[in-house]
Amino acid sequence: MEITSDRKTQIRMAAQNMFRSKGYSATSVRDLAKEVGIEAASLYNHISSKEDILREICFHIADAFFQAIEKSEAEGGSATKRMERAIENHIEVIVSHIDASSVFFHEWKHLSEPQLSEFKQLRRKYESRFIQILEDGVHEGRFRDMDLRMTSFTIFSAMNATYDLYKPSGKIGPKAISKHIADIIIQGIHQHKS
Amino acid sequence: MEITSDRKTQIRMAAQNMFRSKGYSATSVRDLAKEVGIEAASLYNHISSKEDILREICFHIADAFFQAIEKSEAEGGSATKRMERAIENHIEVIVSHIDASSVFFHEWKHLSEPQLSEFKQLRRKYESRFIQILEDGVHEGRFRDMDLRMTSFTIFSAMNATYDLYKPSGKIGPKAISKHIADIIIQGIHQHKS
DNA sequence: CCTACCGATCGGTAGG
DNA sequence: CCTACCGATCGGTAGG
Repeated sequence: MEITSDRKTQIRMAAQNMFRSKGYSATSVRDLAKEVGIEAASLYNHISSKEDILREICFHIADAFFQAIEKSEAEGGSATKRMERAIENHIEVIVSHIDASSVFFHEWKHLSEPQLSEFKQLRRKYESRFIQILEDGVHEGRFRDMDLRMTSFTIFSAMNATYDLYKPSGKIGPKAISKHIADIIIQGIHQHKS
Repeated sequence: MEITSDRKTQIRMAAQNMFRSKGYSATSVRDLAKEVGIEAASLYNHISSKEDILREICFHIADAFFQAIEKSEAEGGSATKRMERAIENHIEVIVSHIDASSVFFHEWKHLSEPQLSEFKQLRRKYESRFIQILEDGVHEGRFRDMDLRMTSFTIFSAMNATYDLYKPSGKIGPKAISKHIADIIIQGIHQHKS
């Protein structure tokens, strides 16, 4: 019945939670060790450095986002349909890794090179997938012809705040959140029939 | 005292910039002093603590947001018109205090009590002003009848990412940003004529 | 996984 | 605004 007694996993879970609530810099390895129930020095049998944990968290979530967009596009369909799925799957990733995604969004800047550049590059690549769908939508005459970089930015902003809106114990489920946000965004970017 | 208040401003500007780029916890008072060009101990002739600076930054921006919403509502008009102005003025605050507003959004959690609670309360009050406009819009039959807390959340998310999109040296001006975001949001929440 | 410990740095104070 | 300095804590290592 143990969710996981694997120490490494346990450390990562604690780190995700503390990095989110206190921030990476304000979380000491001693805080972390205490939460796990061992001495600080013992952490180093499982990790090589504090930043190592941050790196794992950030790149693991990056992976999940890429899998999500692959899945969104795999089924094909109109740009509208693909954008709806992209939003839904993106939010699904956030909701199912609620602490880790918050760390992904706010603590990545504490990565050092070369991981920092690699991280930024992955993010740009991911954003370009959304911009591509927007372009398709404009060409199909479904979406308004706007500054697509700004539009994708607006979409990401709305989606990424989910980690702040969703409470695992709350009444609002992940599907309700993604549907609500997708609703506003899709209607917001759609071409009017006139 | 001229020198003192000059220095104080200089310290605050440096703090806004460094708290934004490195985060509050990762910025030491020695980093700050170096940037200002004095010794760390000398900072304490102008500030009473590191957190003191953070407190000033956060509450100063809170003030600016309240002035913005007052101004938005003062002219009256339809809910649509007032929401457009609220979005525009909110983004205007972010753009004209670009570093400080980023600190406001991400570093407030390092405030200690009772300032922490006071800060959260101010934020809730500010959000309720937006929700009120949304309610008016629904009653006027202009806005769709949705979960307004979630809708206001989506609006804030889209607006607050401006600090990441706007570069003082870039080609995109503040007006272009606020117009773009307001555009998508207003169309996104509007009631369809059917 | 522990005890014992490292040098570096932290926010801040005393006294001039 | 400085020099000199405080105790506390930092990330991490040695050795068992």
